[in-house]
Amino acid sequence: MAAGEQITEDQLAQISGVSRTPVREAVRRLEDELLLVRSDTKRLFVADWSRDDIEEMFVLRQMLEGHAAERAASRLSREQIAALEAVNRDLTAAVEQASPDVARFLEANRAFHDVIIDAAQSPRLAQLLARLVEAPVVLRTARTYTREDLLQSARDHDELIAAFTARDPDWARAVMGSHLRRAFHTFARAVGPTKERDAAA
Amino acid sequence: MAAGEQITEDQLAQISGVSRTPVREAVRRLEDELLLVRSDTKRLFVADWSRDDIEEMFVLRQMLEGHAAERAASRLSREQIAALEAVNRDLTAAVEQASPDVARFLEANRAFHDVIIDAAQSPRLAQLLARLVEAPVVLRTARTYTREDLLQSARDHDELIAAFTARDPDWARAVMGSHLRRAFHTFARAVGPTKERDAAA
DNA sequence: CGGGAGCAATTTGTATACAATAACCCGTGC
DNA sequence: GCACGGGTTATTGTATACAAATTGCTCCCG
Repeated sequence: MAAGEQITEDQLAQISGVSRTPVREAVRRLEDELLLVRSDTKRLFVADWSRDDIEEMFVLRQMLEGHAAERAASRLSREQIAALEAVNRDLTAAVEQASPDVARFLEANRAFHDVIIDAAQSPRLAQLLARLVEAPVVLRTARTYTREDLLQSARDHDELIAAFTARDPDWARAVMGSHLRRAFHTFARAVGPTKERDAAA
Repeated sequence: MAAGEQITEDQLAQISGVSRTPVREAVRRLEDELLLVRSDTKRLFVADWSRDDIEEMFVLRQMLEGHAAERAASRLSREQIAALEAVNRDLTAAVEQASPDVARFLEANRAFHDVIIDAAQSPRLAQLLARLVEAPVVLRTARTYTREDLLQSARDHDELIAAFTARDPDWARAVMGSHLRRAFHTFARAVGPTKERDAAA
């Protein structure tokens, strides 16, 4: 639905075919994720994310996920590193095809990052990142990826695995940082110059 | 209530004198803050924070609030800096008395940090920090402060103001970092050695 | 023609009742 | 004596009804 549009709990309830009670809980989550915002007096609107909003999200994610990579470097088990390798093989296969399978890429990508966050062994960090990495935003970002962007992601993951294998926290953090920062610039390039607000629906 | 104890929504509703509907929303927030946790199958328990849990909270807070201070350094208005000075004068007064007024210290301290977070102009950052800085934990931490600890906090704030006045982001971040890291060690000293779990009620 | 008071309609907040699911107790068979 | 079901109780999840609050419209008055 359109950014900035007002929406009522009742409408969402009818759309989803459930009563307002569970809708209210879902709305609370979407408010936490800043996908819905409440007007001055409790009325509900769909959020309008500017380019700057998305950059800020990437900056925070870089900070937190970099920290996760740093912690994971000294905590990942051999099995977890093997899992990362397996997942990234799948991700690479999804991308190396003539026409990349973006859905499969996204699923593998999420799995990859989940292993790292899990290995960081910090429930609070995991929780903050869950709030930050919103599916709709990631999805829109991924749509703007070219095949070369996707391949570069796969290579970043390979280097992350190398950093983990070497048990080098600084290396891991640095790779994660450039990985995410590049993702932001890929997105920014697609969205266009800084001044314009993002009007995607 | 005791850590680890089971609690039901019904009990909380009776205690607060409202129905389960608003209680459920409040419980959701407390779950977000990890003050309540759900068992494997949705049953509700009051969380049991270990010393490591609290350290992790401080580490994350240091990272995020350091970032906030860095951004604030180049964004704070003259009025906001003046507000920080006023708030810290009040904080200092509350602490310099023979018997420090801890409640007043806490309120001034919160106001001080709120100005900085507000000046950072990042709604997402503000939201993450709100989830992180839990009143009960801060309260328990503050109880362990000696008069000298409180005075050191006031001096930290003074140095932060100096960093802001100089418009030096790196300085601001560094001061904020040591400010929060010291707070953690003050807490850790009071709680005791690392190995023990925190059993406060 | 403009401004404001008051009423109607919309929207969110809360209470209550009921449905679904999980834990617990107890007896039975081996 | 112990594992396994069956049924009862406890607890969470959802629907519905109603209360409170906010908006916006309308109509009256200057």
